Amino acid sequence: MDAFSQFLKSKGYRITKFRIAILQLLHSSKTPLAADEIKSNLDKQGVFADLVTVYRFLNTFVDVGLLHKIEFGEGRYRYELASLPHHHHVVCDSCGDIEDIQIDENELTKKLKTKSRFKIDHHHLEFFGLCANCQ
Amino acid sequence: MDAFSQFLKSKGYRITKFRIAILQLLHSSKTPLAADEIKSNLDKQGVFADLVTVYRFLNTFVDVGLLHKIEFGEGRYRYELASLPHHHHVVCDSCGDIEDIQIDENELTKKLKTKSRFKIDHHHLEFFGLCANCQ
DNA sequence: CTAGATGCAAAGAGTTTGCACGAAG
DNA sequence: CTTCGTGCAAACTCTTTGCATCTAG
Repeated sequence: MDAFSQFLKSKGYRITKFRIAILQLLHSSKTPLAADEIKSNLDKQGVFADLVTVYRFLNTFVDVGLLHKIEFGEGRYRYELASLPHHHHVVCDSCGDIEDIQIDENELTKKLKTKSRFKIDHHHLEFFGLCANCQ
Repeated sequence: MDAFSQFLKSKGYRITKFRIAILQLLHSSKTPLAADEIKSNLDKQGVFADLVTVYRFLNTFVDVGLLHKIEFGEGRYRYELASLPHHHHVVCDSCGDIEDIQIDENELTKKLKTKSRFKIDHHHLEFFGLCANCQ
């Protein structure tokens, strides 16, 4: 049994072809994917899941912490595996290309504690600009 | 003539009661506002603008750089005056309260240049956690 | 078998567009 | 009076919900 099946089983979720396919897709994608992108990608593989099924999958697994739901000001959400090491994204304003980026944020969060009475739990940080090709 | 009227005039935009009212509202609000919040706030003042008019205002003035369009993962956008000093937001996960926060990001952006071949133009950074009351 | 997963249709929320009327300059 | 702004209706996109059917365990 592969890792995704094991994961589903260990969490008490049923193993279905759609779930395996979506998990594999997210695992192999180098960028976060939107719901409709997931659906059309599965379609190409001959795996025809309803868009609603994709959304239900995404919501369920965001809730249990397997996925991260992110947004880049596009008016829709994108999803990626939460198991990826903590990172942020750089989005090209021209072609939409997305790259991962890792940053040491210790200093940032340290400063925060002194500046706000909020108890900070998490943050959203995305960068926008032009990729190497579009410059 | 007040500052908002002067601004509109200087940019070649017509001065209308809705535009003045929305600009004043955004100016006096300590948090970014969503379109429907702007509408209902104007309603309370007895200024009855169509929601479409609010959206058209917002899009127009985001495009010319007077407003910033921001999002907190709510599935809708919020708007604030771009003339505010550069800052970020801390959002309470419990009550939704929003506070401004200012951070020195020089180090962050310096590091970025060495890490990515993107030419970074701007970024989105928001913090989430619990406010003093909700902790 | 039986609870959980899926498909289909429909509904919701937020936002945009078309077009005719109204008002600012 | 002419152009830009606005209202109303309708459309559009993304996402969620209800309910009947299907299937993994």
